[in-house]
Amino acid sequence: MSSPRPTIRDVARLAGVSHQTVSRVINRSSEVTPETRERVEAAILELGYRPNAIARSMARGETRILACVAPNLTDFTFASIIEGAEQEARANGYLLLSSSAEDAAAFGELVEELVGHRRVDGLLIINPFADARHTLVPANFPVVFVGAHARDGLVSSVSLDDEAAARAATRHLLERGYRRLAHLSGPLVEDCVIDRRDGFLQALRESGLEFDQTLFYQGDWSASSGREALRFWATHGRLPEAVFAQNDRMALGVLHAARELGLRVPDELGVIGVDDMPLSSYFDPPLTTMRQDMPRIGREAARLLLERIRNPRAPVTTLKLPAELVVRESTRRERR
Amino acid sequence: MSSPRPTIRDVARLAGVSHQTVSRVINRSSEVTPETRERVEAAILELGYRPNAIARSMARGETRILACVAPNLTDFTFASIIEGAEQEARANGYLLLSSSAEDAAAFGELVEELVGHRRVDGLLIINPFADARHTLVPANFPVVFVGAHARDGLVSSVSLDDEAAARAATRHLLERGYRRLAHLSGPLVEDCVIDRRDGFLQALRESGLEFDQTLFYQGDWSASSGREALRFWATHGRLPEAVFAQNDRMALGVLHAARELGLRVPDELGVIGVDDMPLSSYFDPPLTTMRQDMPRIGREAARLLLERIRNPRAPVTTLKLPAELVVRESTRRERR
DNA sequence: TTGAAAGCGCTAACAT
DNA sequence: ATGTTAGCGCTTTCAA
Repeated sequence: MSSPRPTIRDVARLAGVSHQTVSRVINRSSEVTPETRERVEAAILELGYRPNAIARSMARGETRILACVAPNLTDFTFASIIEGAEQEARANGYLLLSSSAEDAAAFGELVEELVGHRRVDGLLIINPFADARHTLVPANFPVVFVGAHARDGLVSSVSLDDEAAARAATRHLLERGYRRLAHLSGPLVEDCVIDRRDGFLQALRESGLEFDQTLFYQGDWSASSGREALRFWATHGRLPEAVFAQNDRMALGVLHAARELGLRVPDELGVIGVDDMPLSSYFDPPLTTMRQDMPRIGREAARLLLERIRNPRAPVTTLKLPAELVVRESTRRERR
Repeated sequence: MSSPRPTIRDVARLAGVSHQTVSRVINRSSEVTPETRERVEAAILELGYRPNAIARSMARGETRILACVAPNLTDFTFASIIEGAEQEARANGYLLLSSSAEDAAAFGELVEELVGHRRVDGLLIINPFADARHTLVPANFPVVFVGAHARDGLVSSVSLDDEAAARAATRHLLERGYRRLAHLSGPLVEDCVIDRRDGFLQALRESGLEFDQTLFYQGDWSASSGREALRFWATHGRLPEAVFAQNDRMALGVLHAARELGLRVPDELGVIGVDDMPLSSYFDPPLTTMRQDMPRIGREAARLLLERIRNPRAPVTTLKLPAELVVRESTRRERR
């Protein structure tokens, strides 16, 4: 026989005040004398009262919940971003609801549920351009893109500075004396893929080198596509001296294929990736890579979203965070 | 100047019915004539009406949101469980709010927010015994444990059948002719660690073999602790013929150390892990392991939780799901 | 089958 | 500084 949860009115009755005064106390409104405050707090303690978040949402017209939608929750890059975003949200009194939507259809349903039904106050969208999903969000609803930038400049966004990261990676390969460079890209429909390719090409141009188009391979971010890339080049007699892979998973596939082909890394083949995924230092050989600070990307995105929620006329911000070169064993030490 | 969201009453006015009838329509209550239903649905469409989830929660006293708390969101095992749970929740009209709480203190705060403030209808707790966190949830609140079983039998739970998995892994090593087996465990405070150790010992016993206690090493699930384990055994002149690692990350550390020590896997050292983490087939050599179906664990857990929410007197269920042996190269040596 | 009334637990606006 | 009144948008209960 547990008694029903006490409400603000039960507290008020016990403390001998109006329920409004109780509301003032739990909302830290200052217009309350220390004595009444004490009486109310005593009553709250005695009854074990806790504010009901639903009722608050109802009265305030806001949920204090943010949502983050990613293509999936298991990819560690997405998971790390989400963890960073959650941390920032919680630090600001918000909860974060993270969901996965593989395609635009699933995304549409989710947005209908989250936004259409007013379950959340704002939305973080990881990889908004993977399909046309970004068009499915009602205009005027607080949104921040993660991992790609709004083309119309109307939505704030946070991502890696992809172009700079790719340029730095490519320069590193060149500095280590590799010349015939291959480019292993992600699906060309994603913005970051284009930016990374541009950064790569720019670095080559700056060094006065030509890019051999036969050394471009479009993968799908998976390790197996990385493996296929190197095997493809090997089969067609066009082995590169080094590979810039747009992510670590594909780079790992390249390392794997190199082992199978008997190519010694880093002497006969240099490999650099992007991300610094967990365990990349445990690959054979440990992988040189451009580290992304994913939790920070998540934090900044949540910060921008909260800013927007609090002030709908807050300026649109496009944030590009830097990557950091982490040199391990997959690129050689000796300069030629 | 966007007009305010239409409510149930706006729809009612337009359709010329009471707001209650509208409520009946959107709740698919059958007590409504086809004609009125049509009129109401037309009005809903015309106004672009969408039910407000908060108001519903308020009136119904339930949120249709589940929460899942894990030590972190980035570990792929947790993330996979969460993804499975989310899928099951959504299929049943619920949303899943996933959060991380590293220690009991953070967990306590989170539970206060989620449960104390009635933000969710039920709670999934991954690794409830990592610390004393499971004691922080109010009695009578719908909860399901994931990854460990309630000791008092009062809470439903879903996990891998750890003992059987460890036994199968150990038997596999024995069948491949390895004899001096080492056991690389996780932190001994976790239940699954004890169960896996027991399964390992039992398999040895069944084969009439003694376990050399010096070949037991307590790791912390990390690859580096796996590396340390093998180096420790090497330094003390007690190298095993094969290692049963309680997870793949530690097994990867063992593979790494073996490479450093010049030990050939699988000929001079067999290695088996648990999990079948992504890319474990890309390790060098590809890792033999006991595969867990994590998404299924998440789905079953969510299913049990929903059952409990719908019927508070539903029976307590303890579910142990089987692991599947995946043989790769790290144990593929000829039978002696 | 439909409608009217009450209320979920809180906050906001206004009055005292 | 505190209390009173009126909702927030919906569901539930009861009456017609």
